[in-house]
Amino acid sequence: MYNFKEVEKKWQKYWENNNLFVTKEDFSKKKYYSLVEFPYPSGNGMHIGHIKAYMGLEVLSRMKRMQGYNVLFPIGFDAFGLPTENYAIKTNTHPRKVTDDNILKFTNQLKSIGFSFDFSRAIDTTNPDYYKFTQWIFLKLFENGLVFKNKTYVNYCPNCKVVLSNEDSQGGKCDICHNDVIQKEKEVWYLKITDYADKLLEGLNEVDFLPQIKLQQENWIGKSKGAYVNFKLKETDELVEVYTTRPDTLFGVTFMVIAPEHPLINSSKDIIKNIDEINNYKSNTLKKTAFERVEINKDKTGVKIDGLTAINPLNNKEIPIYVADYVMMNYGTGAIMAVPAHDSRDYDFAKKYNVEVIPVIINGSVEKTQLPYEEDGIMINSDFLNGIDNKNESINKMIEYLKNKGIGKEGVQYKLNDWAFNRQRYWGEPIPLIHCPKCGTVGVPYEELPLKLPEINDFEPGTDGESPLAKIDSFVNCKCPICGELSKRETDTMPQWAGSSWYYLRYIDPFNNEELANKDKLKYWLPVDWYNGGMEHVTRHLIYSRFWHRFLYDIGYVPVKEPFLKRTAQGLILGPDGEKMSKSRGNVVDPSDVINAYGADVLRMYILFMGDYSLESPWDDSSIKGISRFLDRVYNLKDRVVDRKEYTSEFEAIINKTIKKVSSDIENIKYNTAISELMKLTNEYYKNIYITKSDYYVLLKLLYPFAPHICEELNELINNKESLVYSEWPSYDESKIVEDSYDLIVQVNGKIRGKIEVNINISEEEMKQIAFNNDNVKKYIDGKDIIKIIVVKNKLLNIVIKE
RNA sequence: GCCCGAGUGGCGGAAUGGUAGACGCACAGGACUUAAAAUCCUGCGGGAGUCGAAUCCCAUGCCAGUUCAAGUCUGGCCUCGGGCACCA
Repeated sequence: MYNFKEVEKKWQKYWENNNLFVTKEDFSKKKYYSLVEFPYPSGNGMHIGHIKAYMGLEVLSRMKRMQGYNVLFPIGFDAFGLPTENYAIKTNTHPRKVTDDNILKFTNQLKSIGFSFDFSRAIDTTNPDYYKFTQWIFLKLFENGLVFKNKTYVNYCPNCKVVLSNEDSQGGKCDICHNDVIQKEKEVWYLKITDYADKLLEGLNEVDFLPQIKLQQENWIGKSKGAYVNFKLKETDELVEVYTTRPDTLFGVTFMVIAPEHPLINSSKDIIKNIDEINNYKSNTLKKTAFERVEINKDKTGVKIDGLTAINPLNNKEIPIYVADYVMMNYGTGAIMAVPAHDSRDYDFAKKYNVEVIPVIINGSVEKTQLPYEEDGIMINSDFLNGIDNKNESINKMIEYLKNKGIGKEGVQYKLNDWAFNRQRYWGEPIPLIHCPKCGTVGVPYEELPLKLPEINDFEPGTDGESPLAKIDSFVNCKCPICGELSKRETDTMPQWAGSSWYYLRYIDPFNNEELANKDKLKYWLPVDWYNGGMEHVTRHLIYSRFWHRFLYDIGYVPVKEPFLKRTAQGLILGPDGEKMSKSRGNVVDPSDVINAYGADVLRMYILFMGDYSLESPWDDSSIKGISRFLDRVYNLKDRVVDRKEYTSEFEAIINKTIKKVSSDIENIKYNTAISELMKLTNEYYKNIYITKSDYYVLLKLLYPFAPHICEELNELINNKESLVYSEWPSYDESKIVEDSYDLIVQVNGKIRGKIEVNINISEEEMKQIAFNNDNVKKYIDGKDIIKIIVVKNKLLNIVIKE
């Protein structure tokens, strides 16, 4: 029994007073950069999930320091954002104060768990010294043509009164308040992330991300190959371009569909006879939430355009044009060629509106197959493609044909959309742009950065989605930096994801006032060796930060293409009821309760012991006792220590084995089995009345990354002068791991019929002899024909008999 | 609908194609104790067998298959969790 409260406080103070986790610039040493996703400092304090997210690399970092690496393991705060602002409005407190309070709370909590972060480098994205460079990067993007403004239909949350990016409105719900998102026509700043779609895709080949992370990014970018095809109109000279991934089905096109927002409607409004009906349909569509519109099970709706007819460029057949909301303006060209025989959506629509269906691919016989069928088969009804049974061949042939005739070309499309980059709120980085009546939109001069948020008292957004900054005349009115004309500042702020898109660069040189980070330092520390975070950020933060990084690489400010060499994700900790933790369910576990009852070491270890780090698993209050008991057992072992330098001989094998297994388990995200190995070693030690100091010391070192407080304490108790922080990680001797005997498994036809302890050195012949002499084995093989004998060295022998 | 991940004792979970259930929890028995807690030791998938054992059968969501050997590989289902979602 030991007083964990005192002991933990004592060592936390010791580490801090001696600056043991402050990373030093020593470029001669090999570096290791471990990064965890910095938290949003919410008023609720730390969630148990944060601790799991950080513990993985906490253990790794502590081990790496002992292995002689110069380790950078920083932490910071992603502090701009709506929850803070909403709380500030509600309680009439300045968001600066709310943020500072929350950061302090988080910092204390992190320290109470014993994390070995370098707090001296802590970043706060809302600090002007920091967002100076967030704005700097924005200006670089602007200079390089990657920032543009567009009046378009955007995701808009009426509750939060802000425009949302696609990433922030997944599932048609606002990511902040979870209310329905609507489509609103608005002027919006975009970052041209789509220019980087291919680079982001190719970059994935250079990095070691968990497969599901790579996959989710690939799917989010959503590259598809196909063709653009121009359709003439019968009534006007206008061309309508469609995008298709299956140009080979062009002979099966029986109608065309355009999105309600398609410009053709307006440009041909004088010829369209039922223009009122169509405009009516359009406005009904825009009223719908994104979610209503894409609800898959609902009936397809649409209106036939009376007065416009498209012509299939392959056979000059006239086909009707419909407006329907199942076609989206923001993908492809906003117009499709409909092939109802081979696309289920087109098929549903054709059935409802009685449009002709022409099959062009058959698989087996037409009669037997139910329309629509999308599988591969043989081309029919398709002129020069007839008889081809290979999808790629028919597609290539068609594209060739389209190119030759000048009616189409091959092309690619991405699901990725440009990043809607402005928010109409106070608590964010001001966008450093100025609108000059003469010069247009110009950047704030670099020397004027940071463009600071004005001090105001009224944080409420305007009624029609207008930023609170728009109300501050002293902020808005300025002179054009080029011509001196009276101008107005942009009043929108950046989205929350801006600050987090480059924070890992700032950790490398957090106090540099001249540049985002010194080039030599960047060269030494980059790339991040291992980055751990949540799966929920894979399609947002991880995409955004890779984009910014790749841009900075392209303009020569960072030395490597990809910022993160390796990326992993922890699984969720579920509530004791096996459900996701949530306040409404009342199944939330408060980390400070656990620390008070059992101590930080127990909390740290239990979180890692629960199960596979990458998978979710439920919290179980009674299982914590196992860890608590284990640490008590380790503590009580101190009374059995005798002052001898070498390992106890009967422990040599298991000690070497444990060193090997724990080291590799930590590298392979297998913390749960690493801990079980340490338990096994401890159980083994209990079989002796005495253990040597070396036996004990090696256990303390291996356990230290998981439970550093108790290990430091015990290390001191056995009279070691040096703290464990930079002590040498134990090495193992492979030859000592091999034991001199093992249980030979004897199988007959794959079933175990004998276990015989044998010497490690026996030959194959001896193995066989021993197996055949075993009484139980004899029962099964006597009088039987032996077909063959499989021998696995040092393990088993399988006798295959004819039954 | 598509794409991932998971399904193993009472529970959390272990198992480079080679002894299924490591380690921990819970439970049971024993030691210590006036007693309890704590601690230490032992047992612990189901069934048959037996004084005890040896030993045997069944068992990793279901059904097939590959293999000398399958929790692990292949194909087809079922259930749960997650992601995307009318992406042309």
